[in-house]
Amino acid sequence: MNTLRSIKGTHDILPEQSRRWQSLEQNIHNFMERYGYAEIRTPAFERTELFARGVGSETDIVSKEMYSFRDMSDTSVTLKPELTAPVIRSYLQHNLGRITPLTKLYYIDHAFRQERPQKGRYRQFHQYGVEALGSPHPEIDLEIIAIAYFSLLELGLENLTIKLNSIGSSECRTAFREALKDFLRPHLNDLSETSRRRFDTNPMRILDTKVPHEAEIVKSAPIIAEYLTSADRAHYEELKSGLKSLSIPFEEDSNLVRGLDYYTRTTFEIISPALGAQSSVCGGGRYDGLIETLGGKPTPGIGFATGIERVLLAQDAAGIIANPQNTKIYLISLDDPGRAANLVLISQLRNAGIKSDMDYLRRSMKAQFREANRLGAEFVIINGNTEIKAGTVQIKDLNTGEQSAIAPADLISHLLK
RNA sequence: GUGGGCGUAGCUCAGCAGGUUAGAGCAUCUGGUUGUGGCCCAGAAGGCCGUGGGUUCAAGUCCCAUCGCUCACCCCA
Repeated sequence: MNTLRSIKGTHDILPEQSRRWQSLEQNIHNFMERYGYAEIRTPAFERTELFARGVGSETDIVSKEMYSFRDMSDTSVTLKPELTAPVIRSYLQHNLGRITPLTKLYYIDHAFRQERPQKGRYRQFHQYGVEALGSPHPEIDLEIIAIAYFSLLELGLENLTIKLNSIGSSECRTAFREALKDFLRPHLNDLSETSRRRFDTNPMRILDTKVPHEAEIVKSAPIIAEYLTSADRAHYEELKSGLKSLSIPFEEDSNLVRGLDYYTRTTFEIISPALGAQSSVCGGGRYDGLIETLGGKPTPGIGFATGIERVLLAQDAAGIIANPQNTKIYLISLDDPGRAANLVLISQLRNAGIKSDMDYLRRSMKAQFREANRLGAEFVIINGNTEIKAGTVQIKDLNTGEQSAIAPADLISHLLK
C-alpha cells in the first residue's frame, strides 16, 4: 500500500469500535457522577517545564518519551505524556481550592508517549482517572482505590489484582534512600548499566529490576516499610483496614515503587491477567509534595489513571461486546417516484425519533432487503409507483413476514404505539 | 534503542522442492423469482504477491536491502 498511514502507535477508532468507546465513556461519566467527581478537561499540550518539574526529569517519561517541540515564540511545549500534572496546573491556575477544601476531579483524556508500541501500549493512548486534592487522610485513599476498583468491575473486568504499597513521606524516603544505597554499594560492580545510573539518580527504581541476578540481590535489600514513620504507618494501616471493610482484595508488594517521582505514601496498581506483558490496567498513588512543587501552597493529593485501551483488551478477553443499536425501519424504493416519496418519509420518521435508514445506491430490491437484514431492521417500508397511486405504502414485519398496506400519515403513530 | 514473527483480493488465509493465464472461504454486485429478505445455486467484479535490487532460462517462492505491521525486552496506563 502506498496510501498514507496513521503515525506509528496511533490508531483510528473505527465505527465498529467507537460504540464500545461511547458506552465505556458514558459508563465512566455516570460512575463519577455518583461519587461526586466533576469532569475537568485540560489542553492537549502544555509547557515542557510542567512535566520536567512535575513528573521529574529523571523519569523515563520525561527523559526519553515526550513529544516536545518549540512553538513560534520559541517556547518548548509537549504533548502531555501523563494527565495528573496538567490537572494540578489547572487547579492552581484557577485556584479551584477556593471553592471547597477538597477538590474532586475526573477526566477521560488522551496522552502521548514516544515508546515502542506493543500490545496494550500505544503512542497515543487514553486514560480515565481521578484526582482528589486537599485531604491527607486515609479515607480519601480508600475512596480513590474503591473508585479505581469498582469502576473496573462495573466495566466487566474480572480476576483483578490490586497491588498496594506505602513508600512513605518524604522524610522517611530520604532515610530509606540512603540505607538502600549503603546496601547496594558493595554490589555496584554486579549491577547493570541502567541500575548503576539509577544508583545516583533514583535508587528506588533499582528495586523494579527484571534482571535475574539483580532481582536476587534486591531480595535482601532494606524494605521501605521498615523506614516508615509512625504517622506513615498509621496511615497505611488505616487504609488497609478500610479496604478490608469494603471487601476490596489487595496484595502488598513492597517493590511497587512507580516510575514517577511525585508519589508519596500510598501507591497502588491494578493488574489484569488478560493483558499480556503490559498487565497493569490502572496505576495511582498519593502525591503530597506535587502541588507545592508546581508552585502551590502545600496541599495533599491522590489519584489514579486507568488505561482505556487496556480495559478494552480485558473486556475482549472476558467476551464483552457492545450491544448493537438496531435500525427500526428500512425504506425500500422500487423506482424513482418511490425513492422521492421515501426521501420525504424517512425525514418525517427520523424527526419523530425513529431510527430509520434507506438505500442511496439505487440498488436492486433484493440488495435493499439484504441491507435491511444486515442493519437488523424490524420493519421495511416498500414504496413504488403502485403504492403512490394507491395512497399507501407496504409495511413488512421482517420477523414474522407479515405485510400490509398503511397510509403514510398513519405510519409514525403505528410504529410508536 | 535491542531481539523474534509476519507482509499474497475489501477481510481471514492457501500457494506443495522456484516452472504456463496466482487460488479458497467470507464480504460485495448481478441473476435464478417481470415488485419481496435471511438459506441455497450460478455468475461477475476485485491482485505493481509491501518496495527496490540480486541469483536464475524462469522468482509470490531463493538471497540482500528497505519500509510497514506485530509481539517481547526496557518502562508503563
